[in-house]
Amino acid sequence: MPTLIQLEASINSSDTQNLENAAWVFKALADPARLKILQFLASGQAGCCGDGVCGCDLEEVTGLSQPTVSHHMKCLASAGLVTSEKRGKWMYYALDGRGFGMAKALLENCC
Amino acid sequence: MPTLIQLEASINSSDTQNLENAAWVFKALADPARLKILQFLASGQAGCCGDGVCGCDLEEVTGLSQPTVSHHMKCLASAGLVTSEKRGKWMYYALDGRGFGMAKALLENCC
DNA sequence: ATAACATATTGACAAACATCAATATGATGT
DNA sequence: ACATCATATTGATGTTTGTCAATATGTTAT
Repeated sequence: MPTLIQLEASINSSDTQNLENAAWVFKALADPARLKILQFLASGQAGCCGDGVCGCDLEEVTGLSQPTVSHHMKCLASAGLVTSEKRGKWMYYALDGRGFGMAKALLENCC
Repeated sequence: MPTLIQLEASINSSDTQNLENAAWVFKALADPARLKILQFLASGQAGCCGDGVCGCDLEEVTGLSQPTVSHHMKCLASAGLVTSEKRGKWMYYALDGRGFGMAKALLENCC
């Protein structure tokens, strides 16, 4: 699993290591449940825990178990697609432009 | 495996089936060997078989076996990321804007 | 027809992945 | 301290995936 810093250095390079890093971001995007989560975060709908979207919101959105949601969020965060911040009991999630920027940049280079 | 027509109808929808279709495109992008192939196609470098890039070029570019390259190209074609055309013995590959357009559109909606 | 070559398909296998149940960790309020 | 609640981790399981060897298909040239 690459670090976010490694990911950010990986645009515009066809170095093997960097292609693995870029693939990591697309892998995070390559699951319907995770896409649903991202679209929900993008929708701006309010969650159940006040200001922001927390884990239990995403259990409801996806219909998946709590451990599975937790795993998906780790995956998205490791790809720079979401940020996570703990406030009290809750973990709040939001979109992270870094991962999206990387994915878009690679697509732009190709086509 | 969705058809290309189903894929094209899948932008801007959070319908479960459509998210699976969108995930299909990202899944095709989520492999270093396939990204290397796409970058080579985007580079415009000439292949060994005259005008265009054929399968054996991609064996050389990736260092993978012929069956593995064939499998990867089926994957990319099924996601609308490459076109394939048989001319004589050779199969010529080129970038297909449809898959890239779908991927970009979904990313734009999110971020 | 036959040989040579490019690509496709099949079968097999190890690695990675999505998922959940069970349990652990950590925070809040009584 | 204790109970409660949100999240994280562990362990297990079935599925998917990337890869190659072996073989099949199809095209070109002799």
